[in-house]
Amino acid sequence: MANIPEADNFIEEFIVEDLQNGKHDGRIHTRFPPEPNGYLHIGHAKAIVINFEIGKKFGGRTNLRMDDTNPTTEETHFVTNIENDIKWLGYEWHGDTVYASDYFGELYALALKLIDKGLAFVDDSTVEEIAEQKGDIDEPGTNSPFRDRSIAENRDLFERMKAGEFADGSKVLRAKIDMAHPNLLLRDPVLYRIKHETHHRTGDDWCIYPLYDFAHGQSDSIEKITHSLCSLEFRHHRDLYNWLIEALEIFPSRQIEFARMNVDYLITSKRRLKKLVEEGVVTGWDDPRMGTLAGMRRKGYPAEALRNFCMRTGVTKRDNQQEFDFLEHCVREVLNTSSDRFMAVLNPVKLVITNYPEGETEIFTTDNNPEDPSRGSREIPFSREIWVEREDFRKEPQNRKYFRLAPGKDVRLKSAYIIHVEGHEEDADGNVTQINASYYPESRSGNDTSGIKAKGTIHWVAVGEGLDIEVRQYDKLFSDPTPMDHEDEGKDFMDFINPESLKVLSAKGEPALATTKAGDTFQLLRKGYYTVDEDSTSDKVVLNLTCGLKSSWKG
RNA sequence: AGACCCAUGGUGUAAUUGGCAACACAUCAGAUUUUGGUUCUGUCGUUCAAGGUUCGAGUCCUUGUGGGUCUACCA
Repeated sequence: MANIPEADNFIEEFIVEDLQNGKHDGRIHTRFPPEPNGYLHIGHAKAIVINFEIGKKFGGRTNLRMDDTNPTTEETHFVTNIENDIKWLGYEWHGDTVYASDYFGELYALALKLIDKGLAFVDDSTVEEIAEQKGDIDEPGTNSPFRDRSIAENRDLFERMKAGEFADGSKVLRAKIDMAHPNLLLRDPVLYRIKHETHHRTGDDWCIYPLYDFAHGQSDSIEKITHSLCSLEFRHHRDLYNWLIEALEIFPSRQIEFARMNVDYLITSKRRLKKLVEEGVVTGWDDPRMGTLAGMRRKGYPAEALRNFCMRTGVTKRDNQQEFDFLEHCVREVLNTSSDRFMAVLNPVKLVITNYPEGETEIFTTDNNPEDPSRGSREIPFSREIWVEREDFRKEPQNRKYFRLAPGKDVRLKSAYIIHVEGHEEDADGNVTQINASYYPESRSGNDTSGIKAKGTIHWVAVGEGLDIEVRQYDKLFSDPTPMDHEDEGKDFMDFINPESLKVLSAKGEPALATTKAGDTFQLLRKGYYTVDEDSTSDKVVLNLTCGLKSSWKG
């Protein structure tokens, strides 16, 4: 085997080992097997990245397989969404999307084979009876009274199950293993159930459907998947997975489990995500506050940042809780170099430059991205009256390290002049209604001969030239990093909804913002990274806060 | 309680497989800066416990302790 890459984690160590042993002629084939009954979230992203990156790294392939063995919950429109999310994340699967339901015929044949080997039987027990037979973690189970039916009878019954002769729930096919096995999953697990329901792909062709344990592993084998990577909670299933490989004499895919990724403030439970949508806490599955891929995409997270995040957080078998700061670090890292800058004033207050000629305007030039001169520059209009950020003004500076607007302070207007604050006007309640300042004509940006050094620089937008924009200022959806970990206190995750997770602002943006389109991400100078929302119209630009800027200001 | 899995700074992950515990994020401090951003420098702090093997243990053994998973005709 030439040039086997170096392993970066324990899964890759197994793979390298298999490669060195010449297993499967050096072929590597992984798969991502979502159930098409919901939307993909950050946890799925981790699994996608692991599977596809391993495929890439070892010159292998990765299948996309819909694990659609339950006709009651699965829908076609989820399939499309899943495909789109994976493509957006930047991955291309091998061939067409495949489906566990493609294999229903083969799976049925395998079931017959198991029956013929005397390793499966048709059970007439009810759900409750089967649960009772199961025993307990420290009590061995008991055999079903139907366990000793003859092979011929089992075969006949199973064929008639398929033919639709029996009602839902009246019979199941069970593996015949060991009702005293310490692993409860091997206590004669149910393999097939009767469901007279229409399947999203096979329609009414079938009324019996295999369960996970008799579909997933077998699909792996049919596709000759070499390494079947899944999360830790499937550890116990591996014993059954391997038992079936041996009993069925099928291709021996190797299951390896890794710890799923948890991220502070993000929820990855389908049930809970659904509740947030249904109760109107968020606007939908793609709400930017959701940990879904659709939500994070709408929020403006670059796919590259998500991929980096998933790769850098590593692969182990330990429970882990990733800090939100690290996710945002990955987002900012990509955006800092990739996004252009604009100016917008989120909470505007008027500033009048008293010694600037009335009616006069100037056009200044400013860099689109100081990190990357090749991205060029753009023009911004300047006038006597400008909007500035209300929080950039203090009636009196609170300490010597305050560099922004306050009486007597000199401050640079980004890419324009340095101004000197003369005073302000306020209403009866003490709210500032206007700031007055003078400017230094010789401090013009680019050829500043004033000799004045302003410690602070602020952004601004010319009054009259400013664009009215809507800014959706998103914050964390929860007030607690692990909202579902408080059951011992009698609280559930809904008790930790952050009431301030969204503030809608009416802001003033520079004219060039009109040229942006839905999905564009850029930095609003000094404020953060923002992405144009799909709700934007030609009349009104709508921006989502993607991620704030870091700040070392302690005021 | 039984089986299985896991345990390294605040968080996450490394450690040439028994040889000076490191990297990233976070923290704090400083430098640079026409973004209090970026960049740069420095700072803080780590092997769950007790025994054992060994010249030498994060790594191997034993016993604890702590955490997780499993008793769906869901996946």
